[in-house]
Amino acid sequence: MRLSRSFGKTLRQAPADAETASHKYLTRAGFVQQVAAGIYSYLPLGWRSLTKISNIIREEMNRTGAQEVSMPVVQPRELWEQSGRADTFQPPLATLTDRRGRKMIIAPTHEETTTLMVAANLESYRDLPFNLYQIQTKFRDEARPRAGLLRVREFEMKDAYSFDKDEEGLDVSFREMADAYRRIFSRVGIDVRMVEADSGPIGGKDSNEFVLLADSGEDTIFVCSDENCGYAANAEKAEFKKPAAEPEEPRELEEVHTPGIKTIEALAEFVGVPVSKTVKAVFYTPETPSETSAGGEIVFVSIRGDLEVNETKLRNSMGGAELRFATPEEVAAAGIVAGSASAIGLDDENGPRSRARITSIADDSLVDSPNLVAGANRTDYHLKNGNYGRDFSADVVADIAMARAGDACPNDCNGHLVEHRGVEVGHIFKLGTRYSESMGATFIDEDGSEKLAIMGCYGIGIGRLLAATVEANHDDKGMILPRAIAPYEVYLARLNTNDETVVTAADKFYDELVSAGVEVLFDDRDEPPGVKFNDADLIGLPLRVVVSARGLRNGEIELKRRDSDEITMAPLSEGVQAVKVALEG
RNA sequence: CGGGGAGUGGCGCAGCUUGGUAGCGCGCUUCGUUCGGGACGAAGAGGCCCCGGGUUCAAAUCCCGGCUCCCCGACCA
Repeated sequence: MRLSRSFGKTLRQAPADAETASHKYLTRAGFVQQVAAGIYSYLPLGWRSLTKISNIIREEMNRTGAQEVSMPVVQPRELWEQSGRADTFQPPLATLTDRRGRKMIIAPTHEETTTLMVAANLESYRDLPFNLYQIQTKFRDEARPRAGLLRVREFEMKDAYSFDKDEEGLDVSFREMADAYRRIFSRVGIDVRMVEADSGPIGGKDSNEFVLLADSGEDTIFVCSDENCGYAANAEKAEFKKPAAEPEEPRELEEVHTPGIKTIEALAEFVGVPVSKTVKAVFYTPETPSETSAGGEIVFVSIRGDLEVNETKLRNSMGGAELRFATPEEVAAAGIVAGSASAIGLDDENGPRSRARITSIADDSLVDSPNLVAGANRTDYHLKNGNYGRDFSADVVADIAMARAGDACPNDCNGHLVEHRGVEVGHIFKLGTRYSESMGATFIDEDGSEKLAIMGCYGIGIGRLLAATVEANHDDKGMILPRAIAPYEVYLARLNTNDETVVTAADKFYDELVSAGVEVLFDDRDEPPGVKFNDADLIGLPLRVVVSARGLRNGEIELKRRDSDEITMAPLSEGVQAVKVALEG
């Protein structure tokens, strides 16, 4: 492609709205144009990159035997009522009404339509397993799109759905997809890690995210410092070995006067114990109060003073209930003394349980920690030597603690958790039978019984992958694109446009490269050298080739890889070969 | 949804406090010069000043209402 004919222009200055590197460079290089918040057009260069990513994904999906389909973006809302997600999907479904008054939605994902398609075509266990995928537009009306293409509302996504006759089959399909994803990201040319993730209320037992490490990423992930261990998980999921408490003989419960002491730090200092010997109490309220409670329901969470609550783990320990912090009024109404509250005495005659419905949850660290300092449930008093089992208990004991950098790895290794920021570019998880049940995807098994198909689903955000790649691969001049997803492989710059021999030689060389199958962006514009070099750096194609009067005096062209400062010369007569070698670099 | 910021040629900005001809840099057009890291000269084109209402002889500027975009947080199958 001749740059003089290529649609789209580079910008010297990025729009003021762009803050992240990928947003700035993709806009300045003329890859994308913002249309509305979180909604973008792709210009030719950007679309070529996106197409390359799509094709890599397509090849690797096909290699696993997955079959490509295409499903509608606009769907009847009834379909979502059938799956039960019409009112529960977050963010809320974008809806529209057609001319007959029928309610339609704009699809944020395609479990419903896939399962519908399968329900009509699946009859026997002999039909299984299979995997259907598509590369399709999705729309999610996010509360807050941000960071250019990293978090958008409308986006291209590869979504795949596997169907198996049993859990063992699902395990195989799941592993196949994980392997395919590793190949995809490796071919794209980026370092993506698979990490354990929370599967959420509807997920099955396994869920993994594929995360590209980048400081601008929204995700926090923890990776074990021991490379042989390999443990990696996102912050919602990450487990760790909690420092064990010194074994002690349980001592007598003892009340202490603690005037004005409200925080764990102050309490620990006042009593003269480390914070890990204290109990912290935190209060939540179910977002949708259960019918039995008539409001006023409190989730009373106890956790060791040195730990923080992980709300995802907490939610899971309660079967996926939506929780929010309780307001001070709600806490007070339950008879809980904020600042001096604890699970000790919850069930006393006039204790909180007598006034409000309370679910008590304790972090498992409390069970083995003896002689803890906790609130006395009356202002300015705390209790020493509280012991789980003897002095208090909980309805649920679970790991509900937030991992932090430096915590010990949960595996049997000597590593500790190292914190990274990252961008989630892929997510795979085991769905189970939730959709096959609601949409009726069943088959007759070998023994003649009707069974539900076991599903998995697997997504890759394509535009986000491009943006994340730029986040991880750029310098202060522009993008440094991996060859596999660069819109072209070579930026051929023709300098000295006033010199007939240069023009002729460059045109001829361009034709040679194209004939040899090299993808070339030919800067044939009548612009000064500085403009061409800067645009070459900005667009970030892997190899820059210069044809100039200076080089031609020796019959040479100049080659420079975008990821290196080294400039090499090669005879023009062997230019095509030199370009191919340099690209392999 | 809470907090903060911003809307003026394609991009970046000034003008608004104190109302009176809409301005600068980049980019764009034409001609000439120049030709290895965003060149120079000359001459041009291009603006419902986010929208609606109000005040005024007169509104980019003052007042009221709304919309949009960005950032932080909440949220993110």
